[in-house]
Amino acid sequence: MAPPSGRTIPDATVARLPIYQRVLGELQDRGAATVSSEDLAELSGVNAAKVRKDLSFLGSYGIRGVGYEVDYLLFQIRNALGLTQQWPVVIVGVGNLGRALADYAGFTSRGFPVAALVDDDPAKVGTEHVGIVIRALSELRDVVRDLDVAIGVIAIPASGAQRVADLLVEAGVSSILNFAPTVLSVPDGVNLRQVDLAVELQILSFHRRHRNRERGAVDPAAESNPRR
Amino acid sequence: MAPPSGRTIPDATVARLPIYQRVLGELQDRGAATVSSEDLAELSGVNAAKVRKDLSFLGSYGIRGVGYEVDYLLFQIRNALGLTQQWPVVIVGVGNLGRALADYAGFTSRGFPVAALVDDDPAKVGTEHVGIVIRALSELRDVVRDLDVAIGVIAIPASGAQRVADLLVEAGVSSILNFAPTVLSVPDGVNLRQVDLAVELQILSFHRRHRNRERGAVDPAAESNPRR
DNA sequence: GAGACAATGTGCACGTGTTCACAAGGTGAC
DNA sequence: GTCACCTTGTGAACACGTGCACATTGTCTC
Repeated sequence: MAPPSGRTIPDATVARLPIYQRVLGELQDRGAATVSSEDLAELSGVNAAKVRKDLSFLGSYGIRGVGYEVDYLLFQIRNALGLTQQWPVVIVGVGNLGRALADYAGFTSRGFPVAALVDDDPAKVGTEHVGIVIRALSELRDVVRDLDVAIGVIAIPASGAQRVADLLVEAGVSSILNFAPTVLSVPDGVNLRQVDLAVELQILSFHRRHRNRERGAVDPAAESNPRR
Repeated sequence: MAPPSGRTIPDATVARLPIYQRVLGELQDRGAATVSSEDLAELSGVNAAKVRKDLSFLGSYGIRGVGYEVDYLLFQIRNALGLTQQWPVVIVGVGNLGRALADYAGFTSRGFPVAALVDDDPAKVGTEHVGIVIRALSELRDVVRDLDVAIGVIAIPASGAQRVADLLVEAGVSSILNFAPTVLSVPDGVNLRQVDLAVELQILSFHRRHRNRERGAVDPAAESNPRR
């Protein structure tokens, strides 16, 4: 019987599936044959009921009284995430962040090989990084076509990000991961995700402040800015 | 009158405040005196009603019929986020990612100066990166105390992440930003945020697959894995 | 083959987040 | 001073996400 392939999987669940996948991979390496929702929850840092509900969106792949078969569940999650094939990635911007991303083993090991590096600095074009020749931004279209690139990663300063996004879309890339701290607009049908490293720190800062306040600490940032 | 300093600000709002802050900063640089919720929404990539509701949690800082004063609103957001002071950061792990983060201008410019770099590789300890001497992991406690470090950033492989997290907590750091792809456990009172770069790509992969499916494309990853 | 046991799958209630629509309130022209 | 106009702030309805509690259904022992 074909799997139900859960018609619609909630966004919140989709965001957790990669975590389960990673944990299941570790369990598989350790030789575990099955895992209960409780153990999987513990290892993933979530609630057991949530794990069961999440997995139920993929189909009924558990065995009551036993748990989930690690191999089978892993396959189903990979399938749901579309990770049964590799998705070559192009990284635009070979600065510090671009290089770090290119070197990051986690991309390749999870099915996202870095197929190409692109930069608009003539001094960098033609040089190699981790065995990949850096191409010019003007060659983007050819790079995407020839290497069958599916995903573009933007790792340049904010000022040039929209232009690069436009070029990526024009070149045929339909998924973009943007590290530049700016809001991008892309046409319908193009999938965009945003990672802003400083935002994370700012959220931490908020919680730190709030925690202190709860404990009755004196607020060092008192109102002192006149209005007008 | 003292600002109400919104008793409780929803998490979803907190996550958007840094975006508003960034956009308002750009408006300020451009010399804008006021901004309407509609314009701010457009620039931030969100809905205007959401902007107004978000800002209302901070207090009533808008002027009906006019909009929000850029300077004043910016101050209030910074205040709410606890960004009226600097929060020195220590980066643990001076590999590619650690270096990229250390070089990232966005950290310092938004109030999170990189005060220290730490690594456990003896070959790196004592060398400099962007003018900061790399210290040994064993010196972490001193580094945190002497430089008044508030936030620890973990930029090492998953295998050592929990140990480093423990060391950071022990050293007195109460906020941790973890880039290692693993679930960390920290005591109550310690704030932890997780950024997994590969997870973002996997979410993109899901949406790509789902989009194709909607359009009636044939699923290349058909059921072919026998159960057992 | 029957019964004890174990863990899934899910109905339900609750909390959080989003969006609409509009009253309230401020501005500026005349 | 009055009036037309503009934009905020928010009540209310709806959508989404979470977690409990338990019936269901499978396994394993004897």
